[in-house]
Amino acid sequence: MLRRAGDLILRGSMSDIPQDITHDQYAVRLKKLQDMRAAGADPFRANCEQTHFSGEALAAYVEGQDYTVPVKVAGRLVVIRDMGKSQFVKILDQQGQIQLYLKKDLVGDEAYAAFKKLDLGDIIGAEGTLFKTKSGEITVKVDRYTLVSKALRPLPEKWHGLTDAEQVYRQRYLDLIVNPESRARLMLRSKIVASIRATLAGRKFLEVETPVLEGVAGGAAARPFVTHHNALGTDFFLRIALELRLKRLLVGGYDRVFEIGRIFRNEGISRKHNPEFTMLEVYQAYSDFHGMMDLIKAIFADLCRDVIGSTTIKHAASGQMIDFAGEWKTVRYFTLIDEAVGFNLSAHRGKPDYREKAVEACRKLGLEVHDGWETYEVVNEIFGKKIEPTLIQPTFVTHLPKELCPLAKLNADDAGLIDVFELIIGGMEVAPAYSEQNDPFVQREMFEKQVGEETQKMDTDFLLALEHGMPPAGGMGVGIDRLCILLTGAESIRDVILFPSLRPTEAK
RNA sequence: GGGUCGAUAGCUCAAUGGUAGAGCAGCGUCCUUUUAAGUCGUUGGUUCUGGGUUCGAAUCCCAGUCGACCCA
Repeated sequence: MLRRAGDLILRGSMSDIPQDITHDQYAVRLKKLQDMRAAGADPFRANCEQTHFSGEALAAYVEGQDYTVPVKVAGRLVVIRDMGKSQFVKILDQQGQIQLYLKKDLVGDEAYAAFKKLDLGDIIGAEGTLFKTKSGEITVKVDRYTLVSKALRPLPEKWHGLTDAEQVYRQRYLDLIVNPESRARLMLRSKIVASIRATLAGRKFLEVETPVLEGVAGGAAARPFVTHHNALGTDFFLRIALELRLKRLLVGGYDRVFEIGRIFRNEGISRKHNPEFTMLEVYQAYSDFHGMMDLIKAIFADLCRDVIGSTTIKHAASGQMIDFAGEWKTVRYFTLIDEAVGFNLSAHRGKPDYREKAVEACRKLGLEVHDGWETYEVVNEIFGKKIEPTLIQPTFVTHLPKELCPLAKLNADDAGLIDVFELIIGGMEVAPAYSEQNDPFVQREMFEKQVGEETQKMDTDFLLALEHGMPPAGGMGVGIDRLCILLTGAESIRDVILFPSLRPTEAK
């Protein structure tokens, strides 16, 4: 009797057995596979006919009409209940699970004996007719089945699933097989993205793709990743935002464009940060930030109708219900600041004592102030720590200080403010939007200040584009990952990213 | 980058200095409508890695690897 994978290696029957196999279950499955091959059967077939996904088959059942509806289903064996001369098994496909029923006298002795040799994790195709069991479960009575792909490794435990966080992320395929809540959560992400695309397409936005490899990584304040192009002999930066490319398209006459794209920021990893994440950026010519309010409301209305199936969701962190159908409050940044500090701090803006008052207010609220901070950073600390977390219902915070974004239009009545909003939901920034800056002189000035402060390179080609004339426009960015956290109630960004960034394991 | 916690059978977890265990999975048996199916029997361990303390280490100490959480 063959007991261990090691025995097989010694026999020289299989030269490429992975080195980490020390357990018997691999050896048992490998033996079955070799026996199949010896008998002339292929354990890895090229195709398999499938007429119904599991969910479609369940929906195709006609009450009271057992054994009349034929179906061909396929999927991975995830439950086997062997009762001697008959078996109940379940297979898993994209839509979920469906039960199959096999009887020895129906499939024949030979096929039945072969079925008994199948393992949990094997992928099979089966055809038969639908019926309802005693306990009322719609099931396929199998006439014929085929093994289409042999699994050499066992599945994680069926009841507790896979809980080891590292394995969940590194071997996400196992998580998807055994943890239904992970399957559902990550599929919801696909549906969210599809819904947003549909909403934008319905409003005549063009979806475009712009470069990931950039000579200058602009459009945001973040450290970029650097990579190298061999043939050109030059370094490239991975993009940190989509903005500057998409605005060039506004110049080019694409009046409504969007991109849903991966961007990369060379910063720490946390529950809220993954080094690569997905951003939606939308630009609409002849609109402004007010137009973006209408657009983001429309996006959420469609998400509620098509994906969530409700206009309210429970906010995981606070337990409050977030109501997307209610009024979306609009409030000025400095109105909130004055409320939070308890006096009219904004009246001191532009006056010599502004910094002093801001620092005093910040400390009074128990917040630390760092010496190197500009005054707007001191004030924004109050916003970030004391105001943002309290804004659970959808809230547009408007008219931020101009230093917070160099790419937005300055307010006509107050040049220290910009015509923008930050949409806050569930205490989290979900979408910033601007009336886009299209004055090349002002834009150059803002860039120069920023370059001075952060030793960034200036995107002079973008300024050249602006000098050709960019239509006035509203623009908006939506962090897709954070949106998914909000809508799925996930605790970590890693739970809404199929393959989150982890430290690479050493190559063997 | 700093702090705290964690890593034991394929998976989920026990074992607080004295013989490494259980459930599921696997293997063998019984069972033709099961629902974490049931039944009888049974295999399986580099206790993350490397040092140290000790008569004796999964357990205590040091270093490292990987991960989780908090902070920056």
